[in-house]
Amino acid sequence: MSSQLSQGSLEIIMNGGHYDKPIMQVLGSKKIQGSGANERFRLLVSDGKHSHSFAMLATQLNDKLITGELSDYSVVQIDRFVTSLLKNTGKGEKRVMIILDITIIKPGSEVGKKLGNPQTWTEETAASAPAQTTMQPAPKVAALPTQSANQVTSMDTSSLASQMTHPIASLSPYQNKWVIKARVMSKSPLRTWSNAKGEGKLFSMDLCDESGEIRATAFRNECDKFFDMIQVDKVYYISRCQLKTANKQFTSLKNDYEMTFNADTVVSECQDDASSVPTIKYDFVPINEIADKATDSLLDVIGVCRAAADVQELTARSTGKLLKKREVTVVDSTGGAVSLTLWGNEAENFDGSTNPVVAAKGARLTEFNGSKSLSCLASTMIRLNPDLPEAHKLRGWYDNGGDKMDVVNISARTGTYGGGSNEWITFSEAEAKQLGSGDKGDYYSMLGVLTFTFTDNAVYKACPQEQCNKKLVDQENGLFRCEKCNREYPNFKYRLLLGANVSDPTGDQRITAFNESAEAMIGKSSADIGRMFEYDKTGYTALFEDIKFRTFVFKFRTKMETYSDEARLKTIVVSAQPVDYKDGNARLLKSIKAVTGVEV
DNA sequence: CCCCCCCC
Repeated sequence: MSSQLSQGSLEIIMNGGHYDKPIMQVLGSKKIQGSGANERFRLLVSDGKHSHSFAMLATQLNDKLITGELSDYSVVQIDRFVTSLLKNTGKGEKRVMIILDITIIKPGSEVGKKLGNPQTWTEETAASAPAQTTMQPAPKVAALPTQSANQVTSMDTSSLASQMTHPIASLSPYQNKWVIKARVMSKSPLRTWSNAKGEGKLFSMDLCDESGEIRATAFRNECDKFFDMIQVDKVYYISRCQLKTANKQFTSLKNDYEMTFNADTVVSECQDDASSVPTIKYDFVPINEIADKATDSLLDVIGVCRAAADVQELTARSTGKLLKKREVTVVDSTGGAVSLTLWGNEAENFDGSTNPVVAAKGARLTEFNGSKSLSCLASTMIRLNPDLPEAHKLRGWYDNGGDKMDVVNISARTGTYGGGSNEWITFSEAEAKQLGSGDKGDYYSMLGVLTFTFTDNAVYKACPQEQCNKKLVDQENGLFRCEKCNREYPNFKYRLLLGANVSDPTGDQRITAFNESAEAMIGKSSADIGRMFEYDKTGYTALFEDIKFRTFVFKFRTKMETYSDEARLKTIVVSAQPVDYKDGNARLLKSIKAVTGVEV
């Protein structure tokens, strides 16, 4: 019975030797860390002669355990593995085996029992064998079979390359003597920061090898030292970094840790054959499953670009920065479609005319008024027509009728949730939907009447800087001071900030209209209104009397805010347009029909 | 030590 197992292979492997594709039995598994996509499992395996529990499953194989495919008593062939000697474990050195590829020869349900009578393999068992160290000189390594790509086989003069490397999956903060051989999947631009704690610069890179992936960040001095050297797609030997727990909010990489370069960090480019180090690792989510994922999570997705909108320019509300975006709709053979938003240069340079396959790693799932879409972050990797099996499959599918498939677009904005669509709702409906209670604020459109305007401070002298609209302090000496820019100006620009009440048949709402929307409502430029405020008070007052009781199609952004312990809705006019009564009547007829069921 | 990543 136990003869089908590779008896004695465990002993060889645990002593640092190699055994080609050993056949073992799984006797148990245990989760040792993490959760969700980042959990890691330890296996108890037996070769019929010995058993040991220092085998770890590379995270990309987790599914086999979770789905039950890799059940206890399964007989498996370990197609690919690496071993790593852990130090500082409290009990001296300990070798772990990381399983990279596995074939299930016989499922546990068919085997149903432990094969043979394996004895627990201990470090004492190992003591009888020649001692192995973590840092093996090249000749010794070269003497081993080269099944594992993580072993350097050539006689390299570089001191780093002459050592045995460690799989990324084995790195942890509890162990600092390691060298990894990793490919750079992506590299961020150099960025500076400045906050209460200080300022500095940094860049980060995402690294991978056969066993896993990890993010590394370099700060300040290390930026100067390594930024130019690190190039995407190249393979490097890296050692001596600090390891710390990764914040999952900012990375989709499957690793519980991330690395920080420090003064001791050594990086050298791998000059020999690195073709076995993978280029990039994806965990693609089928498009029809994206909507089930948590908002704000980072996902990998691949699809064919079915449509690409034009580049849109907009100004970021929070920073005043000018932004460029392009929405690309991607589809896959699941019949799902999702919008992927590209930013900046990526948005400008994108060409969707040839319907390229788009692969994104680490795109953020965002929700806007009930529909979900993906948005690229600075750390998102986008590749067009990548040389991946999934991409070739999609190409074939799309070019052979897939383009004509009916799709469900999870980013479609019509219908579902009154607010975000073009649908008009009432104040009482907005209240019933509790619009404004979320973190991000909600948008809705409605037909409303302007019933009152607060005219006293509707116009103010604002900072003349392009993106700064801060109210200036009159220094009474011909100069105006901007507290935000921290400087004085001889000039200013007029801007509007109009408080008003809007009513509809169901209620009323205090609203605020900033410059552009207030100009649209009044029908005059802020410069003209400012001049009237200074030199023609009667005309100024008349402007606001004129617009009182006028009806507009308003688009509002509303959000609950707290002022001195009191929560109230802050509702801002995104746009105010005159009513197109033909459209208004069509909407009215439609809602009459919806309410009464009568064709009108 | 960053962690901002935008808009409808």
